[in-house]
Amino acid sequence: MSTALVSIVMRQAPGASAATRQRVITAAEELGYRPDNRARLLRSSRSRLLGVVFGVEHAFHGDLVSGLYAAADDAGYELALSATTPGRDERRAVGTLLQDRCEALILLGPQTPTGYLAELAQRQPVVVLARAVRHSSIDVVRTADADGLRQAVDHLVSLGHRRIAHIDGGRAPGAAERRRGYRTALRRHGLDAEARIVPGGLTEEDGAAAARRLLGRQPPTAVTVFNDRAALGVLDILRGSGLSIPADISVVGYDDSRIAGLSNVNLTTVAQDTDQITALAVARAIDRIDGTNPTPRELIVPPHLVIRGTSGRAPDIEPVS
Amino acid sequence: MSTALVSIVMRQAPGASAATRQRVITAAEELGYRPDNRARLLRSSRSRLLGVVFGVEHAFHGDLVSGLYAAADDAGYELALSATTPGRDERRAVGTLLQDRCEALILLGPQTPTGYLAELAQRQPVVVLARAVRHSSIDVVRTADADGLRQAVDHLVSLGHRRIAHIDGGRAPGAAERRRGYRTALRRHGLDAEARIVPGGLTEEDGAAAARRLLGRQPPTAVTVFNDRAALGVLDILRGSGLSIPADISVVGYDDSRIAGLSNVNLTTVAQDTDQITALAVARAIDRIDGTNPTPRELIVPPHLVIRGTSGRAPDIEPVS
DNA sequence: TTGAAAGCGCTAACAA
DNA sequence: TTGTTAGCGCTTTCAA
Repeated sequence: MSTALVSIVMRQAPGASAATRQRVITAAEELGYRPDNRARLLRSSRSRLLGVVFGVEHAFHGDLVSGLYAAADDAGYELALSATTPGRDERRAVGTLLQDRCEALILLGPQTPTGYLAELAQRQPVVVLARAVRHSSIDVVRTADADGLRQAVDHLVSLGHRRIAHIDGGRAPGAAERRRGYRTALRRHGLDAEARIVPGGLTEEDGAAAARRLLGRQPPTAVTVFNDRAALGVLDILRGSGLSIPADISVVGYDDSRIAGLSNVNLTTVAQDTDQITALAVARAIDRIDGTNPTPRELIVPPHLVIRGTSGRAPDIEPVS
Repeated sequence: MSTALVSIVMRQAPGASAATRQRVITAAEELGYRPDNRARLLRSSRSRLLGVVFGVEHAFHGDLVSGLYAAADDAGYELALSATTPGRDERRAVGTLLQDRCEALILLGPQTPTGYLAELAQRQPVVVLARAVRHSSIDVVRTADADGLRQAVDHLVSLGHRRIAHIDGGRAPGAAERRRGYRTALRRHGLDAEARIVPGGLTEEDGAAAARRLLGRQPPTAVTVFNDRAALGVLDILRGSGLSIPADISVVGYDDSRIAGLSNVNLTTVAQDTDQITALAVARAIDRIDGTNPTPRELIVPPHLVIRGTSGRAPDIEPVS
């Protein structure tokens, strides 16, 4: 039994009889043999490895990693994960990936300056997710955040709402574009005069604080919120003050996080299409590796509205004049 | 310039003159040369790799991974990360690590049956974190959850509270032990009669629902909650119903999650000592690898109370008789 | 269908 | 201090 033959069987490559195949497999099982990935990668010039840098504290990155695993799997690639933590910066994380001879780098919401990313991109394809980076050598895949808010506003307007407020995300990534999307959408419906943006943030408490402010005078009949977490805070305050949702006021979140789908939250929200983002990211990386489509570009994925129980017809507070 | 010499320089091993060292380093920089990890690992019989399996959806695992990186770094080991996702089970995650020839496996809150873990443990050391597994060949490092609740109750009693309720975590991991810790602590203070356990859960909404129930009749002056997320829901409901915290009612959470520390939440909570858990896990793994301390065991790390703004003196509702 | 032999990029032992 | 040589466990080519 030659090693070459075993190799053929273990790789499920053609060129071995069914009998030998069986023999090898049972023997391997008995011995607890597993091919050594290091040696395999070393020998084959390709590593078929996609390096992924993600932030351990970002829940959303978890969703992206999930999608990346699936997409890479379908394409016959493996993922090498490297996390950034409070004590481990992006350069370190990238460094280990480089040593592992990843054929492309997929960076989730990188914080490093564009210059460094560009430098990296000279050695192997770099695909950036969830951050807008403008550089001629870097691929970007991100959500059309402005469009997400347009969809939310359109939905609310179609339900008869006119006084629609927006609780924003301050300086969080994506907040500016979502704010812009909200403004543009209102304008398109001729509701400029009704636009009301309340400073918010990313957390439940930020949302709660903004909601309290909102209730002060002439509350809106609907509110779009920067993200689901903040929307949760908003819901608690509104309900706590005796309002019924969505009869009295509608609320739309952003992210379609796990929490939004829970039956007792049941939040209407804008879903980032993580499946598509990750599929595109992997496809893009592989295209670049293969040289199929060598010019880097920015791919913008439209989000979609998930309509659940916190949005409904506008109350008849002010009859249409 | 021989390859061996370059190897010596790149590994920072002794046996090269300062001049050559400099020469090699500059040349490497110019060429963008990086040693190939695969080849290095292949050649040296050791991989110095610790395999870590974590769940992409568990925020707490993020904290543990952070700590593991730091601990491994100090010990001169590297981490190989492999995530479980909704579409990628533990066996898959473990499989890739095995192929990478990790010298030990560190599993965060594994769900697989003990039998499978035991099987794994025959090939290399297995250290389980954040789950109680009882098996003679597996190391376990976990928090003394019962003690955490004892500390919380002791703290509240020392502030004069007597009517202390507990909102539990149902069947979540750790919930049973926390419940037990609560009961035992009350008993020790002679407060058995005051014990009141309200069914809760892991989420904000679970906490909120439990809090509403709590307010029904004769509310307690303090409440311990299964985790911080649920505690957040509790806080919102209590505040929403006009109670002032901690003047009217004290709240203690569990986990010391990022959110607990935010200035506008400022939650008193029980902190799992992730630094120590991860340090012990890495130390244990290395001990087993080296054969220094070959008998597997269970290490139980005491949590500690982080006193913030949601706990205070008991209100003078009932003067001490 | 199977086996023999070369070599991936590195490290370790030894020789110069 | 430097260079030479062998070989880690696999894949690949080519010959049997």
